[in-house]
Formats: sequence, structure tokens, C-alpha cells
Amino acid sequence: MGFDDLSNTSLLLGLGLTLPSNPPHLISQKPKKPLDLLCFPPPESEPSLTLGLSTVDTYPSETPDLSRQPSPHSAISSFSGSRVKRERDVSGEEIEEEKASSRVSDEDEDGSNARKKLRLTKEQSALLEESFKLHSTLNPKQKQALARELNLRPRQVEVWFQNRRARTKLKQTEVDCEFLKRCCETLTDENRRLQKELQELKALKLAQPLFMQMPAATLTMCPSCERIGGGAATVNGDGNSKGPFSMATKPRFYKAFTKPSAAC
DNA sequence: CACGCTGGACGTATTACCTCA
DNA sequence: ATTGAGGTAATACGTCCAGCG
Repeated sequence: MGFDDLSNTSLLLGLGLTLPSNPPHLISQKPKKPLDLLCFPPPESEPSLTLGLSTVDTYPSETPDLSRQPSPHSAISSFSGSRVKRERDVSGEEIEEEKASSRVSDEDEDGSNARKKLRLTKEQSALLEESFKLHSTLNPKQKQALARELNLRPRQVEVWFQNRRARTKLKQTEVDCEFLKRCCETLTDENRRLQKELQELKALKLAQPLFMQMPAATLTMCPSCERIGGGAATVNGDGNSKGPFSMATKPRFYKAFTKPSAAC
């Protein structure tokens, strides 16, 4: 995902309590470790500051729609009591599978124990990718089937999925980081511009005699926010509004809003 | 040949669940 | 019925390092 893709998305900046909003596949699973902090949206119901994209497709590989397919444990959870037994049975199969697999062995032909690097074929990689798109985690049956299909050991399939998850997450983190950096730059620029505007307005106010100041009715209003005079927000003598969320209650007649504030 | 990158493999920590005393 | 210990399995994470360009 490049930043070109982000151009069509709106930015969400929120501060407050977030209700648990775990994706379905996480709800159906047994609760595991706390989710990664970079997960969007934040899963914990604590006060949080979020900055994210409004599009749901932002993290396709991280939050695949697993609600339509069995998650690694949801398929087993309905068996509750026999869960471990079933998994152990499958693990037994795995051992047999590993013994039977002739493609890779822990030892080389010459008997040395050096770590031999497996190179997956294009077909194997493609099938694994395809499978990962469907579900980023595998239940034992799926792992078994995939391993059989690929002529690999289940352990290799498992490792591949582990690495794939980790590296997908890493990549996404880098993208998020880059995106947040850009947001930060933009907001810094905006802040600088507004500070400058404020200074100029103050200077203008001091320079003008009181009677020459424009009556409120002639002031230009920001067309997009239209907050002047609206609502219950009151403006004190300094132009500062009272109330927790009011802003931009002072008209901005400078520069005629050639560059309306992003806050509007 | 050296170097950096990619990705397969592994070790460890954590968590959940089960069995059993 | 409850509880705590021990065992097992799955996953995340960090790291190593072979192989490749």
C-alpha cells in the first residue's frame, strides 16, 4: 500500500474511550496475548488517542475476514472437552507426516546437521500466499492438508505462516510509521501557519483604532465550519470561547480564507 | 569477493486449556 | 466441587544465517 492509496481516505483523529472492537476472528478465538499496540483500532477500552484511516481495507492482511471461515480455534472450540485430544491426535499425524516427508530432512545426505535452507518453489509460495489470504492462521487440519498438498512438513508450513504474519506486521508497521510521520509534518505546518495568522491578526487589531474595527455583521465566515454565533459557546473579551470543545469562534477575516484551516 | 537483503528456521516467552492429585 | 501443579499446544517475537542478486 503506497501513499497514493491513502489519498482517497480520510483521516480519523480521536481522543477518548474506545469500546472493545476486536475483529470477529479474535472474539471467536480464545483470548490470547494483548493485541499489538499498532493494531487499528485499539482493542482495549482504555483512554486512547487514535490516528488512523477511515477505510476498512487499510489492513487487509492483518485483519482478514475470518468470520466466514474457521479460525484456528473456533473450529475446535465447539468440541471444548475434546479439544486437546483432537489436537494431539493431529500432532501424532504430523509426526508421521514428518517421518514420511522425503523432501527435506533434518540431516543432510552426508549426515551433517548444518541448517539447510529450503527454497520454496513458485507453486508452493503461491499456494501458501493464497492460503494466507484466506486465513492468516491455520488450524491443525488446515496445516496438515496444506503440508500434504505442498509436499512439505507441517512444521515448515507452520514456520512459513509464523514468518509471514510477523513480516506482514512489520511491513504494516513501517507503512503506519511513515504515514504518521507525514501526518505529523502536515499538522506541524498547519500549526505554524495558524500561529503566524494569529500573530498577524493580533498586530492588525493593535494597529486599528477601536472605532474602525469591523462590525460583526460584516465579518467573513468560514464557509465550511460556520461556527460563528452558532451553538451555546460564548466568547469572552479575549476572543477565547468558553466550553470544552468550542473553537474558531472568532471570525477570521484575514486573507479571506484562501487557505481555510484544516480544523474547519 | 564483499555486501545487503530476503526468508526459512529456531529458541524463548506467554497464554490457554486440560488432566490429575 | 474446588484448587493448584504439571503438561501440552499455539502463537508472537527476536534472532540466526543460508542463499541470492
